[in-house]
Amino acid sequence: MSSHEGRLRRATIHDVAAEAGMSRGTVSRVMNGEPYVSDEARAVVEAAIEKVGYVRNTAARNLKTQRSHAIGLIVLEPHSLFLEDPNIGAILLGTNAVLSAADYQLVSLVIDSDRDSSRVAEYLRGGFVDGVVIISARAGDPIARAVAKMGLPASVVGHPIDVDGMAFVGIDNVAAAKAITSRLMQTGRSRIGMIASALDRDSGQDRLAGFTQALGPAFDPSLVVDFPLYSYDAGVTGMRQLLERDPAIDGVFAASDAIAAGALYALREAGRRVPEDVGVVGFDDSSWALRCQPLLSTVRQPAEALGMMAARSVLSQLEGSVPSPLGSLLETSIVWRDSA
Amino acid sequence: MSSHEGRLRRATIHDVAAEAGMSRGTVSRVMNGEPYVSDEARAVVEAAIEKVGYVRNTAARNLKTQRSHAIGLIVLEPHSLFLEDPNIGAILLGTNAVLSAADYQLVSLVIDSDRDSSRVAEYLRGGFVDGVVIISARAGDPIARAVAKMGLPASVVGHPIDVDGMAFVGIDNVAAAKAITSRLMQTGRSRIGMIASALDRDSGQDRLAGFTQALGPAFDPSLVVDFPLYSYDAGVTGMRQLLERDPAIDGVFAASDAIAAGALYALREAGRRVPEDVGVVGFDDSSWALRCQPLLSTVRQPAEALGMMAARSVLSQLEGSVPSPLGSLLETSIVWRDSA
DNA sequence: TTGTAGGCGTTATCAA
DNA sequence: TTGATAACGCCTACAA
Repeated sequence: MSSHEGRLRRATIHDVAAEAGMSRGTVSRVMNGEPYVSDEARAVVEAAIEKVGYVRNTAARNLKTQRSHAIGLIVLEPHSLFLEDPNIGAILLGTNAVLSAADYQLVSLVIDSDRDSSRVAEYLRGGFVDGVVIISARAGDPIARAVAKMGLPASVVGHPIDVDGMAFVGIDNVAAAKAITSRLMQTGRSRIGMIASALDRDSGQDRLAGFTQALGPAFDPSLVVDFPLYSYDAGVTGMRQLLERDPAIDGVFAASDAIAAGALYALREAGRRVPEDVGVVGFDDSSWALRCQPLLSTVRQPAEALGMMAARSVLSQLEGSVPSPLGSLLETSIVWRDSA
Repeated sequence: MSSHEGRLRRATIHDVAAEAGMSRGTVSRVMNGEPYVSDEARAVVEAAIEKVGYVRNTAARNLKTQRSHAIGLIVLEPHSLFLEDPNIGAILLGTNAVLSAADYQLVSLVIDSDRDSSRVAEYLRGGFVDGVVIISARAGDPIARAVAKMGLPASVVGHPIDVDGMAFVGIDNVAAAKAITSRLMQTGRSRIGMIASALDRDSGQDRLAGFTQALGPAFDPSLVVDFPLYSYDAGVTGMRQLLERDPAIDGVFAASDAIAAGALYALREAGRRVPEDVGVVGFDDSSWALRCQPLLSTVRQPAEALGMMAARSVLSQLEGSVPSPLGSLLETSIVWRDSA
């Protein structure tokens, strides 16, 4: 059985100074690696720090410097994102890698309700973070607006927000969708449909636009169905609907790999062979793509790179630079496998 | 001593007090919802707060109170976890839900390198969080040890850690594995194997132990293969090995759904029918289970509930209570579908 | 019920 | 190169 020991008092700069026989100012200078400290003094102070086990009190430092050395990663709608979105993990890793190298602490803030939303806003105002990376915000996102209003350095991963001057980094969904649809057309399909999704977000809208552009005159609105979420179920239902609308359909562009996987299921259920009878392509190159039978042809998103770019953007804004150009779009690539 | 600058400055309690014509003490009392404030004064102060747009400076408050009203969620090994583990998202949501209701801010801290590890430790010492929830730590986890050493209220999701007095909440892997193996036996199988995994973690060890116990005298060590990761690939390879060792195998317990999905693939590849020729069961009831063909029979983990319990534990430790019993194991259930 | 004032632990501005 | 000494913005005894 364990006895509960109270927390011991933390050593302060005071203690270090006393131990070293120096002033608090000198100790502070050593802690921050500032010049104008003699090698001798530095050594003595460092030994004292070690001896008393000193760690700087960040609250005090923050109060004085008005900085926190932490960057927030704001994730909205975790219910769909955290559990379904295959890219968020990679984005997070990329962001963390850059921040870590610059000695910044990444703190992820999840917004799962209105209550969360306002508390996060207060958290941000509280000076807990020096900047933020916002993932996958919608066009009218209130937290992005709040961030802009308080002048916090920020960068959005996903798409330009309708907030003045906010940096962003994303992919060109229109071009990517257009490219893979064209590739699908080249396999000789004549009736190509799309299972669209998340049309309330820019990514969803853009993928649909790219699809439409690629098809040109061959575009048939009756061959497009759409669902709110990028989910497997949407793929199953959507494919069934498409088959019903036109049994002769021979190509499908799914707005995400999860959707494509669902479509594959519905196709098998209907006795269609892939890719012989129907060609299917997805979007994301997530783990879904390799779990499918047949393996999915899809668009690869540079998710980790997106996270890294966003982090770099925030860091440079912290240095005082104004983002220019405001945003950048990273290259996607097509991964052609067996489903089309 | 008040100066009027043209530059924008954050409002302080001072400003509110001046605006309201009251003392800073009264303003503070209103901010913290303390008693002994007249309704009249409260109204005036609240109006003033609104008018000057005051938000409390958290760094100052933390410095004074030594509290942050934030709880850290420490996630280790994100490369395997964030991208593969199906439960982490749900745990996070559960934790956040409880904390949010108690007006605590959840901050997720990712540890992706040794550098991260030490920086997170410093972050924790900096008083940024009042407590932590640690996900999926291994037995000898250094961050858990560091947390214990600094006396921070903590709770581990997954398994008891070998650190004195650290609370935990998990599932009974032994009992769950035993239960689903027994269920599989009841379908009349005589040669049952297991694709084990992560034997360096308790969860992996326990699932194997449960399997062994269920089989009793029927247990055959040659029908157990194991792999380091709970991955799809492990399932494919493992199943192939099992088929080679004994072509007459007619039942398989996979240590995770991802593994089971891989096993399904290898089985199809070898021309075996599931569940007719071979019965397969998994573990987790993750999204994999519904992506398989046939749908997977598996063990459901109450992941969201785990997160909630852990959060409650930390919160009550914050109130001063000593966790007793130290840990608790939540009930799992069997979800029986088509794969066995 | 309200006001006053002394720190919390740092960093930064001066002098020395 | 080092040492004293103000703040930073808030909470909280204690006094009124």
